[in-house]
Amino acid sequence: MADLKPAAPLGRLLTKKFFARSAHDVAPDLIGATLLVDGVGGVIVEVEAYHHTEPAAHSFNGPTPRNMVMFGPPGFLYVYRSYGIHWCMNFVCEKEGSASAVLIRAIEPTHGIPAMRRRRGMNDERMLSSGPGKLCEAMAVTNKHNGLALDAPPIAIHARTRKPDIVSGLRIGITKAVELPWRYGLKGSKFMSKPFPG
DNA sequence: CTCTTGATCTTCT
DNA sequence: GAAGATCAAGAGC
Repeated sequence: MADLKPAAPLGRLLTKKFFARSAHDVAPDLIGATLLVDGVGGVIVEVEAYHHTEPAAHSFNGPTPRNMVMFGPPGFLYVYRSYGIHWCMNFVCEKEGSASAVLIRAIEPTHGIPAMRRRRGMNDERMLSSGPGKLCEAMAVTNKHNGLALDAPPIAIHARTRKPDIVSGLRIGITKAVELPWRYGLKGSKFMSKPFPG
């Protein structure tokens, strides 16, 4: 069980400008990018887009203490508590007030795998960060990170160096607006929370 | 493999 | 009081 593996080539650091457009454009462009928190993380392989005009979004009913960051400017991190026990992370997109974001659902571990194993209490690489709650635990992301800039320490997001094959489909685990195909994944990745149909 | 359930925070009704 | 952008463990097939 080697902890070393070839890391993906890292492109330039993404800045807030990258997120200042529709979440439906940002989401597929994030597939293949490398997300690091305090140097620990990996390649983004699964995301979902949310927008305040559709009822599955946390921002649908207007600002609350929890979702306030979503209503702010793009390029910041929105972290929320899920089912009382997990943390989930989003990248705020578009523009101030549009309350749109991209939920990070899964990454392929490439950096700091021993730390992720320790935090998760598991050895199987496929189980370290193949889900929104799992990846936050693996990267030690909590409400303390809510509102942090995406282009400043401890967060670093490196652009992909090549455009990968991307698949899209229905979002997972929601009960409203289930028909919207706003989930994006890296084709063939074994590190997603669930495979895409087909 | 699938199905069920408990954990227990934030928001809405 | 109930539901939800979840996860892991256990039962059953």
